[in-house]
Amino acid sequence: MAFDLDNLRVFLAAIDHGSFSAAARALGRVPSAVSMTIAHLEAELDLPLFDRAGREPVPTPQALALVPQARRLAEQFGQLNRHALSMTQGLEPSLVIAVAPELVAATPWSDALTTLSVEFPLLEIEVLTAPQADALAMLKSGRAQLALVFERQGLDPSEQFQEVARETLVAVVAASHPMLAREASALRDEHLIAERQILVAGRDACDVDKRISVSRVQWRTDSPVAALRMVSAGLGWAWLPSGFVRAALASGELVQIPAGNFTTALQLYVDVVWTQTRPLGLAARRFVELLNGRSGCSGAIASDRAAPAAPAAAFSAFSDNAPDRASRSAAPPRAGKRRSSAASG
Amino acid sequence: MAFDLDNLRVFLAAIDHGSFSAAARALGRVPSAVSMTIAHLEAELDLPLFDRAGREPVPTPQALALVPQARRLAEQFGQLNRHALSMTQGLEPSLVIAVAPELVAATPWSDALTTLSVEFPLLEIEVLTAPQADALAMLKSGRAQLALVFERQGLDPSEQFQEVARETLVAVVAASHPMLAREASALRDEHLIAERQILVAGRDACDVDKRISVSRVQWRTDSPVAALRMVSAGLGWAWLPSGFVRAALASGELVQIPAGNFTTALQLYVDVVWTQTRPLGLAARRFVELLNGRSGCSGAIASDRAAPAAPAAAFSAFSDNAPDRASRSAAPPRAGKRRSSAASG
DNA sequence: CAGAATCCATCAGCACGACTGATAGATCAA
DNA sequence: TTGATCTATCAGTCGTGCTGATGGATTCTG
Repeated sequence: MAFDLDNLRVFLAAIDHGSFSAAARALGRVPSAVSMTIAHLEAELDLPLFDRAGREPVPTPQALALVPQARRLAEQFGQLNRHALSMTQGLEPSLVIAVAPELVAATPWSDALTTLSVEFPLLEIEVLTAPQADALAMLKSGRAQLALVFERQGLDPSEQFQEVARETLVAVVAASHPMLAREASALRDEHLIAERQILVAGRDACDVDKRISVSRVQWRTDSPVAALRMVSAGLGWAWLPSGFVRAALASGELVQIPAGNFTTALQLYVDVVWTQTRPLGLAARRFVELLNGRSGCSGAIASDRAAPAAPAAAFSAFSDNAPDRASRSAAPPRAGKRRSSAASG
Repeated sequence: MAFDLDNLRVFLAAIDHGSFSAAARALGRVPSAVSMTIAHLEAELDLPLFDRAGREPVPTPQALALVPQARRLAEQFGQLNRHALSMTQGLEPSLVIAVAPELVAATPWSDALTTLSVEFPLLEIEVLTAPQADALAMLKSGRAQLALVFERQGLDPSEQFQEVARETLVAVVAASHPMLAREASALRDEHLIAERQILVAGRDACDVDKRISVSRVQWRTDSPVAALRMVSAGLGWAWLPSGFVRAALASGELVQIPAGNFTTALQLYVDVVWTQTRPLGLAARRFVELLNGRSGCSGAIASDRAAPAAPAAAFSAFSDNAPDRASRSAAPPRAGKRRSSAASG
């Protein structure tokens, strides 16, 4: 009763086009249909929506007060239908992304999500931070569809991946750490091995990258923020993402370990990983594409206006016809909006 | 095409009741109707919404992903219709309230607005601060429906008002002001008249309350915040709302002027005023009622759960029937939802 | 394991509601 | 005034969506 989706569309068309006839043309109906619809609506609501004193009906203040909400509703209906439609094309009900904690602040995944939220406004997205091993476990269990982690040595055959960024790890210590005083200019491997290393890793001891694991004594944490604290406190040295420690280096609180015979900055690739057993949904594929399309470590995904156009073409159906005052001339209403299907005969 | 308001309701009912039959009972339809509606919807979207493997259909993940938005839409449709309905009962398209600047922080108008926003979720409300005279001018011009001002002496015959609160004005000066040193214990009228008074008032000089206008030299501002600054700077003394200067008094920055032969604290009534020429709308009447019902200066309008019940009864129509798993037994579907009206014969 | 109960899908049939197309009255611009 | 364009009204028609009955399938109960 009262406002219906049909009613609503007719009402809005009448408001937008300024006359029932124009609205009828835009809707592909005959003017009398619009007139009757509005009249019925007014009768049901017992509320005058248009003032028919002049030649063209002018909306009453009450009608105008209803317009914003009505417009919102029409738009949301369009959204719902677009969402449902894109689900038929493989859009997943929700997208879960596991991100390695070191990468949370670094890689431009958030920009990709911004684009995604525009293209799929109703898609639910969950971003979980999990250490490398946990993230991959979530992938395997199906808890997450995508994982954003550092490159791995041993690849599970069921895993697919794509390199999407590069992240520089630098070896840092507190400026006040005694090891710096001991070997003033350059530290060699053998020195570092003896020092305590702070390691960002998951709970299970295995599965740490060989290139990263250096020292004999290692303290672990799953949080890079905690690692930063520990290094600042002089508890040891650590590999940390360059972007993450930039501020601490600039303030002089931390220093990069002077290079001896070992590389003091390590370039690691960042991969999006997914499992082959579960095919990626539409949004996941798009996410990978967005990450991959323009990488560059520090979040320089241009919010290019043209980029969404191509994939968004899939959602052109259900596009509400834009109000168009100019289309008065041509286009006589097509006879019959009915579709003949499932007829009783 | 695709999701319609009818579709939506059937879909949600099926989700909520766990079976098509139960949904049909809740909707007052026959089960086959629900079954067909859902089937049509699935065909149109080309998206399976229910898995019919077992006896009762179980919603697919895709269907569940659509539910939140669908529910929101149904709810908003209800809101729109309730709003349209209450407009037939005199709800104004928008409510504009002019508040005297001294009262912005004091009287419990904001609590009343909170209640109002619950009872009329779609009502647009505008709160403008304007000095007494301006507020009343806005009333007269129709720019505002209600004004919240201090009591006035001369009442325009077209004005109606209702006392809704009491506000205490205290006479304050900066603690460092020389007038305090001069007459240590008590200041008399004749002393104050010679001092500069900071007055909160509109642009036009007339129309200032006699009881407030004391000194011969008066500086004016339309902002009580500015007045507070000026008094703090030692530029003069002022009448200011007690709640407004409480912090300044507590910190010792300002002091209440010691009473001599004149009252140092002035109780003024706060009135809601409206003009008789334009009848008040539903929301405006309710607002006055809310302000009046429980006054007390410091915003003690209980957010009583029962209070909105009576006026809200007007909006019981269009209430979406709550999901009700227990209503399996009785209520066979009424034959025919059609209404016979405007038949062609 | 059989019978009862409940559920869903399908089908034919019907009916109301919405659209069409034509007409008449009203309004504004030349 | 004429011409163009607007809205309201009316009868007629078409189709969507409902009803009611039937059959197959599943679960529960004794």
